[in-house]
Amino acid sequence: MNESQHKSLDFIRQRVADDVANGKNDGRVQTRFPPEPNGYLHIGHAKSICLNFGLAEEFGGKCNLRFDDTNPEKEDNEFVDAIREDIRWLGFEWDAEYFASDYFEKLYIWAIELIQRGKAYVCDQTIEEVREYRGGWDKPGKNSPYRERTVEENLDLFSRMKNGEFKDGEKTLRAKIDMNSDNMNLRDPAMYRIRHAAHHRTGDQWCIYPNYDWAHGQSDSIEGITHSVCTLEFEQHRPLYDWYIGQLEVHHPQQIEFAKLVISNTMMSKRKLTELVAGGFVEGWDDPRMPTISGFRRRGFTPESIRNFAKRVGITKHNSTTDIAVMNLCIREHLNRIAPRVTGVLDPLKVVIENYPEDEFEMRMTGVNPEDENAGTREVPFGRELYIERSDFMEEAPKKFFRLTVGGEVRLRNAFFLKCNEVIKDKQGEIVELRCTYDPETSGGKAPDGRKVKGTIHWISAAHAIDAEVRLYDVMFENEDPSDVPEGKDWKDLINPKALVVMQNAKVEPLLNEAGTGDSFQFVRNGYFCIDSKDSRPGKLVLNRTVTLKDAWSKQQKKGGSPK
RNA sequence: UGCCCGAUGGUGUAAUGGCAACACAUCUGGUUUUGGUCCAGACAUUCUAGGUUCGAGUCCUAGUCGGGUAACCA
Repeated sequence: MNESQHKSLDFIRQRVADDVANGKNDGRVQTRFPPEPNGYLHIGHAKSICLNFGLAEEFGGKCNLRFDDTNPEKEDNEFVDAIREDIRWLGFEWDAEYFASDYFEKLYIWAIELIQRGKAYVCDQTIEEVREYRGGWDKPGKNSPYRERTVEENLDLFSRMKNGEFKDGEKTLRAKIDMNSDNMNLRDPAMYRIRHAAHHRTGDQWCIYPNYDWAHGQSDSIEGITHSVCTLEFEQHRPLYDWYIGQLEVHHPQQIEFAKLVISNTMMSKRKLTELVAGGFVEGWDDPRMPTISGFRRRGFTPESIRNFAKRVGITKHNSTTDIAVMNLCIREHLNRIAPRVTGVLDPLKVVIENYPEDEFEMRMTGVNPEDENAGTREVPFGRELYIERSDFMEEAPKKFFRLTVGGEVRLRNAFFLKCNEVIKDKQGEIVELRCTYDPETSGGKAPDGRKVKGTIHWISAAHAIDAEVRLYDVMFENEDPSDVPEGKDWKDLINPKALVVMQNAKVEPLLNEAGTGDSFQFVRNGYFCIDSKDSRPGKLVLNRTVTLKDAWSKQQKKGGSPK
């Protein structure tokens, strides 16, 4: 009221700020993150997590974790554990942990209350009949023939539903609202259905389970949630949310909807992700190609980068698609600051320096991270036989190729100028070795005679390098919108076959043997890589490429026609 | 076909009735022992038409376009 400084809040934060300022809920802010434990969390959930936990943090409030476990057939404890782990990894801790199933008893009692007040009834219609009676957008609905059962009959029937006297699908409990409502959700929605199925927490205790609408708002209310944030598709559920809570006359949280996250070249549908896992199209939920939090973690993304990403995409009410490049930007930005530089040669080509003595080595000094003065320096061995990147040599090079060519000279990073004299090929014509000479006068990286080289390439001593398997990851779908499937094709046909490329013969520095699971490095000029948390072990290293470096050269190559 | 929601550059967001701002992407140039990083520059009259107002991206009306929505899923 007295302050005129506006901090550019998104519409939800603005609303919460207003509520706090107006003393609504006594200025209290309580949010919740409510996943259904039927799969692993993905990057879209991360957006919601950052919002809900962020709101609590920023307004001095609290955020609960609540598992929305009202559908026993799909849910499992494996998912409960994975969800907890992912939220903590992202850097958030919930105030209290609940399950919708904690409230089954309370919900049951409330349902009886609604029956007693004539606001709910037991219905015997089949799914097909319900659909038919509901009508359509243009057609009014018709009342169910069971709508006017007496309170006594409803009470008796509902209690027998609970006691297991009926089979699945035989009866439902429905709210008695308005079969002519413009909002389909208000045409006598189901509150309970019969499912003789074991629930991951309540076992066989119940055979009737509350539907989402009947469970969610009441759970929010019980927990004293002030702001119940969800995605846009629940917008037309809000009147029902409000109706139930209004009938019960209990604490009334405010539901607010925002647009869910869509990222280009990325499949975000939980159902389809489940299909990828079940069908063996990926290794599992944490396959580094997956947009799951565990997939990103295994791929080498940091919690900071994901939180930063969530901040960048913002919170609005209109559907938009965020370019996958923004994700890459966020992780590069973070790793550039913290990742130690090492040499990794993905596709090695042997170089023999003919004027360097055999069996002799010298140590070369190299910086650990130019972006971090405190990172220090270390030494790497240099000798007669090296490996360089195969793509750093070309026999017939285009004019802007600043790397090694026959007769050409480049700088070996942190070492000497190198000139290629001869190319050795095998019978198939494949280049197997380069015979080169180095200039010992160029130790500082510059030539005393002032001659210049355009390029600097990375290298590793053949005698010291160790082998590693390196997995190169790319977008999982080549189409920007993988849900836009061409006629006659299945969405799984759109999976990018190059989303995973395995380099079996990479050469890396021995110090990687001492690295811990998940540790991140920059392979100079190649990108950011991490030690794979599942398959890597000392002596049998497996590294994942988290993201490439920005690469102006390959971009230019693609643009100006292919070199080869 | 009804109802609900939305619309600002190639993309994502900001501007709270008062000079359309930031970032990504793209393109130029500079620095550089990573074709990385960093630095500098280029890139829009806010879907359309009316209205209110001294003044509208913002408020009102109508239209256009886009999305959501008719599970005993969440």
